[in-house]
Amino acid sequence: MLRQVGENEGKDFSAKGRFIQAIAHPTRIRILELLKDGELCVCDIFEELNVEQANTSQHLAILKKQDILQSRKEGLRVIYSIKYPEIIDILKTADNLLLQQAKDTMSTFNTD
Amino acid sequence: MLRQVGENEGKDFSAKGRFIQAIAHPTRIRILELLKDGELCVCDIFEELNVEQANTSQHLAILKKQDILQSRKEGLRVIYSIKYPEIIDILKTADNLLLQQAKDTMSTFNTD
DNA sequence: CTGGTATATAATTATATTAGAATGCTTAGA
DNA sequence: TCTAAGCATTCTAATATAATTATATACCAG
Repeated sequence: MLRQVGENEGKDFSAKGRFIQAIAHPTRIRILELLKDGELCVCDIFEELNVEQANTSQHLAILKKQDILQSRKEGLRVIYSIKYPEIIDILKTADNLLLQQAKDTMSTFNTD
Repeated sequence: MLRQVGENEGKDFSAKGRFIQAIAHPTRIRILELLKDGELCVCDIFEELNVEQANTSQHLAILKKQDILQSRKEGLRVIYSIKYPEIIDILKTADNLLLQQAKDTMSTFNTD
């Protein structure tokens, strides 16, 4: 309690905070990686991920709320796709960084 | 309970999941943005951020554990710096994406 | 060794996020 | 209209993460 909110501090969660938070979950990352190759319906996504349909919907909703995904209906199905492809760049950069980290760890025999 | 861990599913949190999780907090994002201009000691960081020293240390520890930051001692001080500058690219890409989102929202008068 | 400063860690409590179950909504077709 | 399919939403219990407070460690000066 008694949280001091200085004038230099953005309320609580910055837009960027919320945005990154939105992708900071393994299931959601996997969803994004599935969708990077094109659009998919919920039925395909949750079967591919092997998680409950309801849970998949929840994660999709989080991503959509952050305007990362878009959706359209096609009969009974709801088809999701990536709205801003830059999100894939972020994941790709993360991959590269992790790869580099792994290499560095190898080469220095740093067993932490 | 009874969580099925299929063979196609990485245990729990993937490396990427843990990595993104590590930066998915407003305070940690602000730390990274402070450090993008150069190294700083803990004392400078927590005063700049206006959060408790202990809390700052905790966030720094999370970032260091993910090998995103590095530190060295200089007398009593501990100086932190960014180890993999690509992390800044990620934040920059996020910024661009958010900016684009904002523009799109403007131009469509989408008041959600 | 003593005291003081900078940082880290631990313990506690508060808060947020998650998965799953149950249910609701919408659409298509009989 | 009735039923089933596909998806979304709500609620709840479990779990995870966060901030606070208190304490510990490391280092330096005297």
